[in-house]
Amino acid sequence: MNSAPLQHLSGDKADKAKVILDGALQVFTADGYAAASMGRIAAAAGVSKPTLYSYFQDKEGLFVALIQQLTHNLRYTILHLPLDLDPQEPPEQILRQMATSTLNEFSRNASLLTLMRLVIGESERFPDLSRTFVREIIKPMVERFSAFLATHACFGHSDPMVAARIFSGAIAHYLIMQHILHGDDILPLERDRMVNGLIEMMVSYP
Amino acid sequence: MNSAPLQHLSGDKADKAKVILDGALQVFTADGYAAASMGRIAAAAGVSKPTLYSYFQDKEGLFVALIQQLTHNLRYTILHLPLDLDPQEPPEQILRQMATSTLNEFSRNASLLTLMRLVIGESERFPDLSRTFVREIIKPMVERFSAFLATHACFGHSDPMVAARIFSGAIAHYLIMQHILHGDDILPLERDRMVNGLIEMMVSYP
DNA sequence: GTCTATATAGGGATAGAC
DNA sequence: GTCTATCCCTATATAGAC
Repeated sequence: MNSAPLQHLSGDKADKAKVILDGALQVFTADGYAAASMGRIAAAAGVSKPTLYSYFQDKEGLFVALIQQLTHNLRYTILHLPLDLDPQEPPEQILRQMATSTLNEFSRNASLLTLMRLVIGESERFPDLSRTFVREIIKPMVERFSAFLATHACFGHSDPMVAARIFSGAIAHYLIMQHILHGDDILPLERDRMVNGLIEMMVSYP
Repeated sequence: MNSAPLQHLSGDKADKAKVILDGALQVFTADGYAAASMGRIAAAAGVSKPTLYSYFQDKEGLFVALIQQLTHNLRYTILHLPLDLDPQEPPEQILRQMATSTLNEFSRNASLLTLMRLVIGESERFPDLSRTFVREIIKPMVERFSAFLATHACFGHSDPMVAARIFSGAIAHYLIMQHILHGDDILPLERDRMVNGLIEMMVSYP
């Protein structure tokens, strides 16, 4: 449970913890939790196994620390994503940019999709990690969409919270189908076509 | 690769294969692929390990056979689901029943959510299984929705295929958030409230 | 045909050297 | 503080008995 090194430490220690987490990311990403071995993580990080255990209590502690770090980073990325939007644009255009930015970021940064896959795949073994994911990532993202939809009358949803969940659900489902489940060839769908249809549906009275 | 017993066999053989698959379902469901052990599967099925290996080539073969069977069953369930709909109802009501039936079936039958979790979680190790899932489950489901939306002008979507993906994406995302990621307490949302918002959004000109 | 018993390998975790 | 070497356990897969 208690996997120490998130406070400030002397530079070398923090660096080595980061090196270990980078190795852990590679191996857990490729193999999943159970099939990953501490030996391969050590090799990927360029340290020995006892060093792993001096920084993290055990395999579970290392995995939890990694997922929490990825969740934290993703939260930061998501919440700071649409800062470059132009508030002068019509709301419909801003929503389009939100969808496009989100899809671009997830497609560009593979580790975000990796996190989704790991969290879903390990949701029975690590239910608290999945709850953290919902609380830190999904909830703020949906609430941001909901607030935006609620403050712009042109969307005219009687229930902006539900509209926001449909909006983010469509984006997440698209990413899972095309990129995680390798459905690109079986169920092809261009990103822009998807976004066009989504915006059209969000605007109630065109 | 070649894990034989899907053809017709003498009754006992087919029965024992089914018993083994039932045990495999329990263990793979609880532990995931890598952490599951053939010993526990044998125990859950009430047979010995060599019997497992006489019916399935190895652990991979058993897992692939299990997922393919679950996929097949789920396809059957999904495609025969809305047979009890009343074609006299207005299209909006039929769509509501489609959403409600799908949500009910997935909530009632836990093995369907289990399949989604396993397929997503093992999508890197077994990419072909995830493609099969998309081809056999997602594609026909989306195409059914799309055909329904296209043939009822009241929905008025310029791109029914995209509308169908948003529709099924919203449902899938709801199930993943509430049931797989245990987000019920963090992001509560009643089923009927979700369905109401979804139908409202699918109908273009209310 | 099915089970007991086992060969063989690999992983988690640690004791002790440097 | 980090590594080498090792302990102990569990897992996959199979040989041989019944």
